[in-house]
Amino acid sequence: MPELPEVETIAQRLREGRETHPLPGMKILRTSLQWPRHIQKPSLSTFRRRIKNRQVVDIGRRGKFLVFTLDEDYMLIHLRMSGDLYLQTASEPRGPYEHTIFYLEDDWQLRFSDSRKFGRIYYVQDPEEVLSHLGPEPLDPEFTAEKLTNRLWKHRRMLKPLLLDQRFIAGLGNIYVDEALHYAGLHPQVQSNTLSNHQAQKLWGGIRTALEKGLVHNGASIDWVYRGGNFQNEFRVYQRTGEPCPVCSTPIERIVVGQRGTHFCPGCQPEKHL
DNA sequence: CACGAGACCTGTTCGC
DNA sequence: TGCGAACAGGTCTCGT
Repeated sequence: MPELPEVETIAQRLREGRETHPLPGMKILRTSLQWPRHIQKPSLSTFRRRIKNRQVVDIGRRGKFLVFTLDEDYMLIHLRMSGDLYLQTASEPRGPYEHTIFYLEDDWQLRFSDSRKFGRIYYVQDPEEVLSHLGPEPLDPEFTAEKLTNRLWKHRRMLKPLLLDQRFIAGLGNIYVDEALHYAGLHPQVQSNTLSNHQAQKLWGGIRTALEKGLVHNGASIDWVYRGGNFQNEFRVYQRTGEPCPVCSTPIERIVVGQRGTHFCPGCQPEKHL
């Protein structure tokens, strides 16, 4: 689920809060930790002790991580596959997967719903303890087409798994990689070091286009996990196996690359380039 | 260094 | 209808 646009949307919503109650400024009074493995760092008891009475100052994003700046220290949350994070009041009904809940002032609660329990929470003094391995932010103005090109040429890997690698570039997941490669007209199994300058340029543009469209639509909502975005209606190839390509009408194909379902248009994204 | 398999979890959808 | 298999937006670790 949550890739860069979805995580960014969630961060925005938490910053704004509900009905003129932004999360920044609220204090965490206590926590309910029904799935202890959510807490990755430090130990459960230390986490419980240190998070108590911290005030949220701001909520940001780096890659797919939510970064909570507290009045002391930082809390980072990774939603992995099925996580969602939202503000509710004590009177609103509990969802079945809200394994971790932060109790705030005035009956507000920050609820971490996570049916597959893959999500992770970190409490650290320095966010870099968790984020240091991440590659560049794809929408950072500093991240130019030239920078991407140089990084692509440093590796000899297929584009699909390389773009999913958070050390190479941060924030892309299965949806946005498939969409970006289609915008760029590149086959997912092309080797990164064989791209021409022009092709690398197009890949840079494809990544930006896919992410920016995702952001405009507040991310994608798929399956039973609804988060209010509607980018799924704009998918060109993701989960559109057999449907005609919106550009050339060739039926979209699904293959498995690096153990991930991969959707592409054989017409727009040929394996061999001219 | 690059890649595949398996693990971590649970819910939904597919195929017989 | 029923039941097991396959599949799912992510990432880590291990073996080749």
